Amino acid sequence: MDARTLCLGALMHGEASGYEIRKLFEDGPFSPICDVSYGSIYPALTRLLDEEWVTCCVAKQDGRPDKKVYSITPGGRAAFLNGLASTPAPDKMQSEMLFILSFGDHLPRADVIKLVDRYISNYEARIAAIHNCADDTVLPAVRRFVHNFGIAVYETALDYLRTHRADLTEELSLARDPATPIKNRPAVSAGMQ
Amino acid sequence: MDARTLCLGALMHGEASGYEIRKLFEDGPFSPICDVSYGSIYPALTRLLDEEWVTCCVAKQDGRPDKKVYSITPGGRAAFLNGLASTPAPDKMQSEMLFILSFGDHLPRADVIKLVDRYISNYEARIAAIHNCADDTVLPAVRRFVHNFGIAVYETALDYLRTHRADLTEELSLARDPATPIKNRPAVSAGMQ
DNA sequence: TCAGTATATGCTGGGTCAATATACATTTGT
DNA sequence: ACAAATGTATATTGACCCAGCATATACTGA
Repeated sequence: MDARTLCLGALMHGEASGYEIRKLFEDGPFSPICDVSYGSIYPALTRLLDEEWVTCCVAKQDGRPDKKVYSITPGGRAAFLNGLASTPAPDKMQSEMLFILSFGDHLPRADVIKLVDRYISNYEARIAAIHNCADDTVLPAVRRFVHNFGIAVYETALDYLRTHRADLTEELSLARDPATPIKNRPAVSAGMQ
Repeated sequence: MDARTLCLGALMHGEASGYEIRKLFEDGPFSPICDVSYGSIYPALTRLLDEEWVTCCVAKQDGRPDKKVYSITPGGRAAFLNGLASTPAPDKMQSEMLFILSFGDHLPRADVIKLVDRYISNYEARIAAIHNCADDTVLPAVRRFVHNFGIAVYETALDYLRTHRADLTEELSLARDPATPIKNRPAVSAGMQ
């Protein structure tokens, strides 16, 4: 999903600065289903300005850098909704945790357990955040649909982890513990995580 | 997750060509949890060759381009497992479908329904594929854990969609149908989907 | 004084996607 | 039955996009 589209989507809910758009994707209603970074939001907004799909007015603030508040134009709305008509890509899920876990039989047992535990608290936090960002205002049907989809999926994940953590630790304790990794081995370079 | 790491992970299961590695992420056991494209696999393999974490031998084939079969070296294994020790990023889920759906009250009703239906068959296919790629050989505990995690999550998603499709269509039919989009509006440029 | 919040920008490395090339295998059209 | 089109297996590359980080400023609270 293109950064420009995502920005337009955010602006459909009202005017916002680049910073605020980021927050919408970080904590807001979009957070469970997509993400964009500053590095693409700001260039996207500039391009949208050129295309006249957004307007911008600078709000002077004392001390802090000027806040540039963007609003979507009627043309922008039309283009956005028109763009949504194209067939979307299927959902994609990326899980470094599971990737690592799938090599768990080559890793020290303790590490695997720790990883699962980190994984669990990770999901707990995520779910709390989703619940937390629930509007007090009544959401339109579609928004509720999306919101609850997220909750259902994330809670299943958490449930699964909690339920099967025991299985995993038990089965691992039956297997041979792989040697603790030797220190000062040639490590994978910093960029490689 | 770095392309080099992903390639090493694939090669942990045995030697493979770039093409075959891609297939592992497209259909294979990794498919529910991560992805890499050709455009990053091939450069990654070349770099891994430099670093001597993989070796390559060219398998001549009649007619077709040579197949370069890569194998992981002991150094590569060590580096890979060592790299896994770093704390992984939290899971990320990307759903263009849900993003679009969340603007459903601005879209023609028929489009929304069609979208949900496409979404459903999408998940059906995905789940079938996951089940399909189940090895007949007995998986180690960790691999089963990951495999079943994927199934649990994907099936919850599908269930949710099936169960709430009706709610959605019902509620939408009560609301005003937004005007059918006017043809030849300025469309969002090709790159924008 | 140190950390956190609010705000914007630019760079770099790495990533996706689509085009390109080759050659066999299979299906479809007439 | 033969030609044409599509599909599979394989590798490469270039254009554009994006995430992540560093950087800059200045307030607020600990």
